[in-house]
Amino acid sequence: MHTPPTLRMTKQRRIILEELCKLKSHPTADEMYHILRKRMPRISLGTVYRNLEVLSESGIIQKIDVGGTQKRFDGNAELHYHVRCVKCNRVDDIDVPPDRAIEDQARKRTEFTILRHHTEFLGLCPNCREADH
Amino acid sequence: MHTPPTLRMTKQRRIILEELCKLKSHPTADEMYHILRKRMPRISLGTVYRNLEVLSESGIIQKIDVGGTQKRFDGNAELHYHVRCVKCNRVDDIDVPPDRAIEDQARKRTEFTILRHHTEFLGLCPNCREADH
DNA sequence: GTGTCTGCAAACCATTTGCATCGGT
DNA sequence: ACCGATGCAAATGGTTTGCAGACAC
Repeated sequence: MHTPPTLRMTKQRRIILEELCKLKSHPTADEMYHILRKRMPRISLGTVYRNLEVLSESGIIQKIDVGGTQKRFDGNAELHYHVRCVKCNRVDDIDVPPDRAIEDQARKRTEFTILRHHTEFLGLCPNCREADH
Repeated sequence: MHTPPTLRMTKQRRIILEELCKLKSHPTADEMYHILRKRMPRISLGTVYRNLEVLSESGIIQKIDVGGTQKRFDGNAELHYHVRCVKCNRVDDIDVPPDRAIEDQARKRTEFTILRHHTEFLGLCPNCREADH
């Protein structure tokens, strides 16, 4: 049997959470790292990765595990959808009401045990639409 | 002004397309590479990546650019949804009718120019549900 | 013949990990 | 004091790229 390890509220963990929740954007781990270094110059990138992982596993934040090469993080753990710019990879929230019922539809059509779903819209952000071709 | 380069139907490109369309699964580039080497022992991983990229850009196949560390490819370029196992990353098609109308909803709620969307269900595949914990 | 494509190997880059030390509880 | 967390640096692993020769058109 396994008791999950107790989470300690270290200074790093607290500040990572604080700074992420302050943002409306959906930063990558590296973007978080640069923001955090302003307050904690000695924080390491490894610590940022480890904490974003742990915090998202405990459901306190959300790992946006959709398209793009870098994962992004969201201080809002509620189910909601995102738009991503296919050019610059900017990710915004989009106020389309999430369809919980679609998970029941899915359960009828697969042998998998469905846990959750996410939807990502793809498009061009205003900036990239301007700076066009 | 730019003329896009003419696509040449090389032996490698043809066979990559052939083998991918044969499959019902959604292989990673590396899985494709191993399959292809049975027919073309000298094909390189770089060629596989380059062709899967080019073919998906021309809309002949689909790059499944959702969660997970490795990208996957789908010989079926039509819009359809997928389920992914959170444990083993197996990806199956799921027969939930795609909701085209949701893109219009999205257009009303964002400044982005919406091009497309995708939805991924997450869950446990039958194998991983058995072999539990 | 021209310009794209290939195989190969090295480069890249996001993320993970080993380890000695630090610090929360 | 115990054991999880940190900083640092090295390792990993998927993907991309530079280049010289090969091949489709």
